[in-house]
Amino acid sequence: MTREHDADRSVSQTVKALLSLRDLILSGALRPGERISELSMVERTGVSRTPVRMALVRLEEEGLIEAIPSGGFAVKAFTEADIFDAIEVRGAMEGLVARAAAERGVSRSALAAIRDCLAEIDELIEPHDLTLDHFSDYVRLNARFHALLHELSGSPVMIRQAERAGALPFASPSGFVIAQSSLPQARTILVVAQDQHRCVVEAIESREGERADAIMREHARLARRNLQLALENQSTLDLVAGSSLIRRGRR
Amino acid sequence: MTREHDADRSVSQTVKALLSLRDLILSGALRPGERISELSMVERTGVSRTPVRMALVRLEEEGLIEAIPSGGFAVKAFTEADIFDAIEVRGAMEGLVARAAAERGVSRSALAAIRDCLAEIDELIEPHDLTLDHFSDYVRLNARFHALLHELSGSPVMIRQAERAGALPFASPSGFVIAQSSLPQARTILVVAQDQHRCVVEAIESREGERADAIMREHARLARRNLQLALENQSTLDLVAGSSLIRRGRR
DNA sequence: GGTATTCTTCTTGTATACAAGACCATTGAG
DNA sequence: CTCAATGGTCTTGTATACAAGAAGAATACC
Repeated sequence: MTREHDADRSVSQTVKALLSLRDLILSGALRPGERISELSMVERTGVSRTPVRMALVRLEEEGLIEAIPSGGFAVKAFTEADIFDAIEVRGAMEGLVARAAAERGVSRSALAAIRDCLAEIDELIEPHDLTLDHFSDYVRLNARFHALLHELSGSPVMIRQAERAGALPFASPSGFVIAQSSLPQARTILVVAQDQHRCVVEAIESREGERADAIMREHARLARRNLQLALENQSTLDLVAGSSLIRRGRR
Repeated sequence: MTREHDADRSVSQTVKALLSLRDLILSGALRPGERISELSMVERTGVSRTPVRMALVRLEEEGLIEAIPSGGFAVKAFTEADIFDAIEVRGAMEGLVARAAAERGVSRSALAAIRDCLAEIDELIEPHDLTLDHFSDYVRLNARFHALLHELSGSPVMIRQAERAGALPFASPSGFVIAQSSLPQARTILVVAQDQHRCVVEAIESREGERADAIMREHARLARRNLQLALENQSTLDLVAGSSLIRRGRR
């Protein structure tokens, strides 16, 4: 493989292109609805057209971009309704995952792992004067918690589908993380969410499938309400992950 | 674009490759676990490596094949547990879709369309001496019913996710279609399923979200039971759509 | 002056060339 | 006879060349 101007030579060109493009879209460098020219992506990513094209196909499957009838791709534009629906989908999937974990039982080691994660989150949100750094750490830990939850199901099919349900960045738990500067009650939100995290783990441990399911659905409803709040506070919108994709107002 | 030995010149090479490969996998021409050589696919499909590669990437996202660490792709092998899980995922997604349709309300035209579909199925399964042809027609109509149901939700995000949930061929409604030669009660199964179809439409019409959700979950449980039956009857296995992908017995 | 048309340019879809790594077999040594 | 090393072949990942189509601009015609 030809490697000339290659910063990180351990990763394939396709992966590099995929990461670059995803970042360009999520960061808002490419506006929703904007057509993605392959050549310009070649310039921006430093890889050739072939891997760029691969990445585009993957991103289309992922749902971040869509094929244009006349050829090529454009950044998908999501409405607020789309975001809320994505959260609901995620809620349904995570409810199913939690139920499966509860009904089928989980290994001691998997349970220990997710309990560790719970403890880490507890520790993180314990102080009352949270900074923006705390929040970005929380996003990471929260994502880990949800990934571990998916794995508790023990079903590759469910894990895959649950992860796909979170493909829309808004559906991800980070969707409801709002900077405390705008919303002083942000920590409270995190505390409530963490409560639900704890409850679902307990429900799984005591084999209460129905309850585990209900908790995760409620968890999604919480995320929905919080995102709604953020969207109403125009000023905080930019702090919501992936907000660059939301086409608001008209249309 | 270079078009020499092109039978159907209206369709792009990539689509042709995608359809060919999917068919090769689902028909069992490529065994589960088997490595897919790009060159051999070039021979079999008559298109060049580039579109073949595109199709491979798409099929990987779709979940029918998986990347090999050392490079290339292999046909994914599914266990029976995978299939059952896929059906459960589909049940959860269709429950959500039905609930959304009920809670949000549907247009008169959409309702008319799905009622038409219901009527067509009624007509098809009315005679008591169903042949194999009836069954394959049923598979088509049934798929249409489920697609129409998804659309009733009115949510592009949910539609997309629901369709993706059926990516595994076993999760599809056709999964429980069993030839009447082996299972004389096959028609009964279809009648029961159709009853559920009718009930969910009624529930949606009368805005009973909870009930619509429950019906679709039960519908999935029915599919699960029927597939179980088919799997127990070794002889009928070959008649289950996509059965070539199921790795049974050992492992 | 406005509209239709043609020409140019750009962009994508496809094919192919090339190089790096993987797999396999053969061969040589212990 | 067994095991390891080495060579060759095959396969994939990447880059690039080429042709068909689309978008846009300039021009000619009404």
